[in-house]
Formats: sequence, C-alpha cells, structure tokens
Amino acid sequence: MDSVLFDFLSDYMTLSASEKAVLTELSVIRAFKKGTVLLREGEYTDKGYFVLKGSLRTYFILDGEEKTSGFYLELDSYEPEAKVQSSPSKEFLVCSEDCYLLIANEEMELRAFAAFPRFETLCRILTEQALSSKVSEFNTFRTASPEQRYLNLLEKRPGLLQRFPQHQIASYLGMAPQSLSRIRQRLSEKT
Amino acid sequence: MDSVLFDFLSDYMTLSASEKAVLTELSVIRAFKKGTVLLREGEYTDKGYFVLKGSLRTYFILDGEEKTSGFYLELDSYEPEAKVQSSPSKEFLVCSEDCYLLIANEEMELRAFAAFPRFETLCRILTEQALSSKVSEFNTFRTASPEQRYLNLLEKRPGLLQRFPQHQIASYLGMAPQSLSRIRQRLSEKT
DNA sequence: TTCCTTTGTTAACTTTAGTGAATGAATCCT
DNA sequence: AGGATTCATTCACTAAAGTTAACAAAGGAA
Repeated sequence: MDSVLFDFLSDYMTLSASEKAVLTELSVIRAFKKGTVLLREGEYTDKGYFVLKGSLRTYFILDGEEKTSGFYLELDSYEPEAKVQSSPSKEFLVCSEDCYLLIANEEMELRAFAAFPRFETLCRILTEQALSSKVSEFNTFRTASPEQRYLNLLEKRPGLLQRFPQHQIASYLGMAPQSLSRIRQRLSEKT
Repeated sequence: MDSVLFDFLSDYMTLSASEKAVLTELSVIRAFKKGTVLLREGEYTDKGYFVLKGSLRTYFILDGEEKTSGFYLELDSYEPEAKVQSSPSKEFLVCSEDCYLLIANEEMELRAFAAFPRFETLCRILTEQALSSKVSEFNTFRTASPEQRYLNLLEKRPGLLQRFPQHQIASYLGMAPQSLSRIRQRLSEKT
C-alpha cells in the first residue's frame, strides 16, 4: 500500500531512498470496513487522512436532514476542519467502501517535515493547488443551474455516480433527490 | 504600510527584528487607483497579492455576462489560479477602490522562505486554514436557498454591501440582480 | 424466505428564481 | 450643466426546483 503514496508523490518530486524510509517509518496505514465512522459531529481530532483505496464521505445534519458535503476517492486527502481549526467537528466522516487509509497526526507531520524538509514545501504547494481548485469549483457551482451542476459533475468526476447512491449525489449538488431524478429524466428525453 | 502586515502576522507569531528586516527588504508595496486592472483573462502571472488597504474584485465573463467570483478586503490575500497552476487566467482582477497592495512573486517568496524558514511554515498553515474555510463556506452555500445565502453574507461579511454595488453582490451570490432586489423587498416586508 | 429499510421514481401543487422590459435615480464624463 | 451610462427597482410571464405523498424496486438482516 505504501507504493500508492510513492507513485502519487513521484508526480511532484523524485524521492531518495532515505526520504522514502522517513515516510515509511512515520506513516500509519490502516484498513477500515465500509460504514466505519471515523469522525463524529462535535468531536475533536488531530488526524488527517489520505485515501489509498476505497472512499470516504463527509456529511452534516441540517434540520434533521443528512447533507453530503464531500466525497474523497483514491489519492484524495482530507484534512478535517476540526483538525485545522482545532474546533469541534461540524461534520461526520465515514467510510463509504472498505478502505485503506494513510493516517497522520500533527506530531507525525512535524517529524516528517523535520527529517525531510522538502516535504513541507510539497505539502504547502499541494495545499495551495487544492485551495485554488476549490475556489474554481465554487465559481463554477455558483454560476451554474442545478441541471448544469449535474452535467459538470458527470464530466469532472465520472465514476461518482457508480460508487455513491443518487440521493447522496443530489445532496452534494444542493438539491432534493426528486429534483435530480427529474433532471435525469429531462436529460434522457432530450436525447 | 509595512506595519499593517506586521500587525497581521503578530497574531500568528512574534517576529524578530531580523525577520522583519527580511520581509521589509523583500516586500514590494504599491499604490493603485480604483479601476486599475491587475490581471486580465488569458494572461499569465507569477504575482500574489496581499491587501493592505482598499479592495480587489475578481470576475469572469460567461455568455457575455460579468460574473463576480470574489471580493478581497484588507488583510485578505489573493493567489491567482493562474499563478498557482501556471495557466492562463480565467478571471480578471481589478481594484474596486484605491489600494495599497503588497505584491510578491515566486522568486521573492523563495528568498523569504530561505532567509526566514518559519515563514514557509506560517504560509503553509494559513493556506490550510484558508482551504478549510473555503470548504466550509462552500458547504453553507450549497445547502442554502438564495434568500438564506444573502442573509449569510450579511452576517459573515457585513460591510460588503456598503463597499460594492448590489449587482456585483447578486452575481457573487449566483443570482440575477432582480432576484436580489426581490429578496430584499421580501425581507423588509417581513420586518 | 420474509420483513424492513433504503433507494429511486413519478405526480400534483406551491414557491421562487430567471427573463425581458420599463422606469427612475444616481453616477460618471467631458 | 448636460448627456450618457450604470444601477436598482418593479412588473408580468415563464421555467424550474421544493414539497408532500404514494409507490415500486432493490438490498440487508433475521
């Protein structure tokens, strides 16, 4: 499972054997069953996650309704707001499928950065890119109709519909499940 | 104007005299008139901005319409997607008011990080926090009605309505200016 | 298997945003 | 000051999403 991480990182920098050794020594890889709850609303955490295999979903409860706020697939990383802001979590984090996850806490990160300084620079740059992508995704969402949002999702994240139930997709798109059903029907009629 | 930056940074770490000297020596502060275009669609840039005074706005053109994608006020920083991704800009960046801006390019950042290593750690952490805030903002937007989005903006970013024309706010909220007018009327009738 | 829960669809009705047009006010430009 | 542009509001109409309810199909658990 380590190799998934190294393959991913090789797109950004060539790691020396000793750098790989640092990461291997510090990294904690664990397997989780589908349905496992990794973080609950109100809890604190100092753990961040990198998905090696499987998928995670985040959601929060609003007016008694479950609102899906994110899907995290292979090679995605998820840093809980609760970790970054040292605040109680507003959302739940669950395994949507059986998973292998790389888990790091603050202390492990600091040790990795100390032993392998280029790694902090890489994390900074990856975070800058993630922020920039998120802003861009938000801009697209803001200016699109619900129907267009669905089409954008199909284009940008195909496979999501194969791996997650449709009502979770609808919630992630900010609409009622009935609306997504209707949109799909409308689109199929247009053929 | 330097002191605005130091005051901001003092919330996160205590700077030594020599660290302040590094930043002072490397930082470029410039004044711009309201209306100045700092970045155009299609252009490349390696510059990032930190607002010392005044305000910036970003927008892009969709179907011939101007869509406001962001407002940046005092102490906000703006890293263009064009810089982060080394790609042609999808949006315009303009001064909405007379501005004092701190401008840094890649080379200046690297020199600052080399001379003042804690500064890279700080930038990493601030970016992680910015990403986490953006995700949270997106979640709120996703699950809110247009009316609720307006109320959220009033609460989270009061002052925006005083400093920017209403049709830009409407565009930023992903609605037509007529809709925002109607929403405001509906709300004032509820009293 | 049988029962129960989850999931997806359809329909009727209500609410609200989009659109296009008209108007008046404010702002800007020279 | 005068004229043009931009900005905000209002109205009538259209289109689409929310809501509530009913139902059927699929999946899991006992």
